[in-house]
Amino acid sequence: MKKPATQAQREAGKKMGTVTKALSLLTFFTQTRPEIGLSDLTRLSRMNKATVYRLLTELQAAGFVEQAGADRAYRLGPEVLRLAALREAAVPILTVSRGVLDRLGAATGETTHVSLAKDDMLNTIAHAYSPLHATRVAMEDAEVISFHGTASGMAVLAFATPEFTDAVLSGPLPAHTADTLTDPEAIRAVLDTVRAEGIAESVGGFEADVHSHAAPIFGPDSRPLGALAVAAPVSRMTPALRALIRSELRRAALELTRDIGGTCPPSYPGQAAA
Amino acid sequence: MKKPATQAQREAGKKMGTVTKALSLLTFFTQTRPEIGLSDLTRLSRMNKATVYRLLTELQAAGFVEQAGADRAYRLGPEVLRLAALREAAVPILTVSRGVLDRLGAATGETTHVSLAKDDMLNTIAHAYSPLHATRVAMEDAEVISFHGTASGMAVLAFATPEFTDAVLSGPLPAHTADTLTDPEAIRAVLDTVRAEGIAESVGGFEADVHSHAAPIFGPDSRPLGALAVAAPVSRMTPALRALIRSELRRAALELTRDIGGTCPPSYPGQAAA
DNA sequence: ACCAATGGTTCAAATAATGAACCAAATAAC
DNA sequence: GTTATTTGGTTCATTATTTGAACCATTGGT
Repeated sequence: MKKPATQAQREAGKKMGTVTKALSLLTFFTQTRPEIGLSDLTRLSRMNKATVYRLLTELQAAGFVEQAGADRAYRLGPEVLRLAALREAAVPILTVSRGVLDRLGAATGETTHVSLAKDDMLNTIAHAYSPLHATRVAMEDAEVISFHGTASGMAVLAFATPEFTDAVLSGPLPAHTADTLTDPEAIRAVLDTVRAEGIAESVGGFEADVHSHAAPIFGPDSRPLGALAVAAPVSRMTPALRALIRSELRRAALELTRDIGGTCPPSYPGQAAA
Repeated sequence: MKKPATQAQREAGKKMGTVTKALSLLTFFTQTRPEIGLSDLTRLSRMNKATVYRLLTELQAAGFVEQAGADRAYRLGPEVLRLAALREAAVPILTVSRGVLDRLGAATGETTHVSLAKDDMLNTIAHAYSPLHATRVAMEDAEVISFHGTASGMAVLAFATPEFTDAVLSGPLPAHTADTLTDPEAIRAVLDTVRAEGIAESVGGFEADVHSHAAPIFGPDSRPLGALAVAAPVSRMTPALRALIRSELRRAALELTRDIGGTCPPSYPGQAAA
């Protein structure tokens, strides 16, 4: 009787309320697709056009989306800025992150970034470049990256609940590059190492020529919220730089966790000593 | 038939869609009330507790709110940061504003801020201090200010549609200080001046001892989105500083409007000459 | 002039939202 | 230390909202 409706619904296999449907529309906006027309959004969401239109109208009235002048395509609205500012006032992740990123970037001379876990992906919310080198790993905020193919993702997975890790590893694991790990068992083996060291490392797993280190950051409930990472060109990596990055990254991640009011779990390396 | 929304509508007893109801819950979070319990939100929203609970659950699933660890109070969630980063990628108001604010602050030596119009209020989304003086006007992001009592608000009202101006002026006009203008006709007279000069000025109208200047910033449709403002202590204001502020502010506001892809309306002073 | 898009609208049918009453647990009051 | 109140959370029959096929009016391409 009931058709498989929206994408999220089919993925989750559950029913979704009207509010969830409306909010799920917002997830179709990405960096590469910042504006979406009614028909496109209808196709993307697999919902009825009238439904999408009504939901968009409500989202628009609330300022979550607005219509770009030229065509009548929709894009995210100014209200999200207001809420983000408010969220920052309550939990200053962005503000704190920027300071930590700048210092970590200065100490290592490489590109740094913070990403937060959301569903089955990570979102980069802030980044910083070091002026030290002319060549650097380029980043964008709001970039979406996978769990299995990145150091940040592995750092989170290593300290996530087993159920979550299982869910991620049982899903599709696309290879971003020739060096991406795609075998669940191989990934689990790496996660054991990450758990032991507290830092994840990835050489060319997401982007070729990028050597990444990442450490998890934890929330008040000791669960990993996301990760702090340093991305360096493979060509520049040396044992000395690697040691520097690992030491600075470990320190910076602990600082970030602390400053946002989080606590590391007992299993995190170095906690017992504290 | 258009469908305006939010608090005003609920108070008026009209119908609002489920999505609007859910999103309206988010409006109860403020700087001074960053966390709200279920019962409190039920009272604030005047909705049924079960309804509020279900809406919150959906908002939580989408990451728009989360529950603080201690009590089970709700606060804004990390998803708003992601959306804000995306919005910034599409319309870089914050990024551009910060640059403009810094330069304007450096040029004038005073506190600068950008506020966006939302319903019947303005929201400060970014601010910058100048290190020049030890005494300065303090600001917070996400601060909410009124239209009628502030230079920023007057700057927007002066170039808003007559209907919008009428709506604001027919609403309650509380006096923030002894110097707040509360008479609609007096306000309209001031708006005429603002329209002629392109800059609004307020001495102690919102906070005593603060002398504010503000210029509107316009969107792609030539409608005012908000305002760029300079706030100086009354005690420091001199004719020379006033002239400096007005000239720098005018330049900075035009720059901001341009950089976010907006266009000034023909009625804006100085447009004909261009 | 046509065709195929687009954004937007309508209305009966089907579904999802609602709200009073109800828990259990935590505070507050006595 | 017992009682009364308030909290977050849950249930389920009633109700009102959402839904979706079909329908416009424009726009742009050929």
